[in-house]
Amino acid sequence: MYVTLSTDDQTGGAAPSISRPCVCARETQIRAGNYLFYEGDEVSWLYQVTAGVLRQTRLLENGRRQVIAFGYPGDVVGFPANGCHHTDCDALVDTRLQPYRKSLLEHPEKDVELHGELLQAALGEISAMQDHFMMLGRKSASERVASFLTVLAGRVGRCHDGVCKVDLPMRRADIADFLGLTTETVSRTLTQMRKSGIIKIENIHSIVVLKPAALTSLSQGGKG
Amino acid sequence: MYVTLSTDDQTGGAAPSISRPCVCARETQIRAGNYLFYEGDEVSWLYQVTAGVLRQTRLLENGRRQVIAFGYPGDVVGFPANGCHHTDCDALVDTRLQPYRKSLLEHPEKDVELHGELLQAALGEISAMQDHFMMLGRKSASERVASFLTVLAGRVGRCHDGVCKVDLPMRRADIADFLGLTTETVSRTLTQMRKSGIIKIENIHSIVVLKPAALTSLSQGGKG
DNA sequence: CGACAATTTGAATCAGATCAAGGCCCGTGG
DNA sequence: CCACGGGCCTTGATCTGATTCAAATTGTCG
Repeated sequence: MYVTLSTDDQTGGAAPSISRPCVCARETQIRAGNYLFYEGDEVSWLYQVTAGVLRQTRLLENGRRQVIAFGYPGDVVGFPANGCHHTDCDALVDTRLQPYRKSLLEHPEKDVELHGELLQAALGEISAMQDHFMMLGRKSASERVASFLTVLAGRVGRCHDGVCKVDLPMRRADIADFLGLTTETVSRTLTQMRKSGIIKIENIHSIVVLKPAALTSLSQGGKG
Repeated sequence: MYVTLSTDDQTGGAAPSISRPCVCARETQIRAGNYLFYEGDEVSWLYQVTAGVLRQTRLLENGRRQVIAFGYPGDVVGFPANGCHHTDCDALVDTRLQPYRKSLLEHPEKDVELHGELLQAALGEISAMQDHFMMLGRKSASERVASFLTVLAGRVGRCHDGVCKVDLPMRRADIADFLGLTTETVSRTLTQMRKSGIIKIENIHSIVVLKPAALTSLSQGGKG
């Protein structure tokens, strides 16, 4: 999951699910805190998340970290480059995964339809990442946090009566490393949104969006 | 071209060229300043740059702009998402392009080999963009500019006697919008590098890297 | 309950943005 | 050939949003 807020994308943000499970492998599971793969590992499988949340990270020598993406249901992780994984990937909560052999990507003739769906997932990833550049390069802290919550609410929010409950299984530091901020700034920004009545912080890992429109406005540079 | 400085990537940075020209279309040309496609256009072709430089940009409502990538020889531009282009793309200088039909991507059976090469280009793009995230999210201004020059020197620098001449066909504002900075900051950073003897600014569109090692060190957080 | 980790809050600092000139380059036209 | 004009680019001064450093607080789990 990247923070993409294309104004023309009114699909609600749900990632399309690949229609047909791979014939080769049964759905698998990974426990919270365990790693699915590490940077440098040879790629043998791609995975589509069916339930739970993954975290993909990349480390710089000096300890600086970037959370590249979170993997929510519908997302595909593990696209290879030079045959290798380029991020670490672990599970934030217990997560279920549908594996697809890498060879499906490389040998289209084996299953043209599934190959096409994986390819579409890769192309969608490119587009989403382009949007995310805009955020990292050009948005303020409150715009970033608001964008993040908006996208999350659209993807996995439980909405009724005009409010929208969103779980945040990741730590504040993960959000910060995803948005290019510090934990303190993320925390302050959330506090400010709470004080202005846009969100309610039920507990550290669960917030409620009270004013979705105000949040969207904030995410696009409005005063809130 | 993204700013990717994987420590383990010692290929020198040259993007691999797709081996075989498409049977369907002859190499084409676009003049400096002209647009190859616009955001929202339906994708009919992908293009591999064979000479020249492209610029891919994305605009936010309020005028903020992000340069998504520059297209240097070897790079492939135009990957579709939902059938559409998601950036504007124009030429910074006269540029030659090898077009590939979009259908090559979608119908692997038409030419398995070319399809595979386009797919590899897409996967490489994902990996390169992940590296670029690190830069936009976690690097300082001087690290960004140094990284940019280092990558450019590796890709298209004319090196001899330990120095490396690099053309900068884009304006300072393009570099700024690519790196998530302002033109003033880019300019100041270059001036500082000049004063510390790391680069020479021959003219606005041409710099010489006098101390490549120092530049690399700067790009990774060294004091320079 | 107690201890440690994560989060929040506060104060001070700083990197980069913003605002404002000034200089350079280059094409145009007298 | 040179004066003029308009983009860029550079430089300077100031401002500010976010980071940094430092507690205080809350939450978690044995």
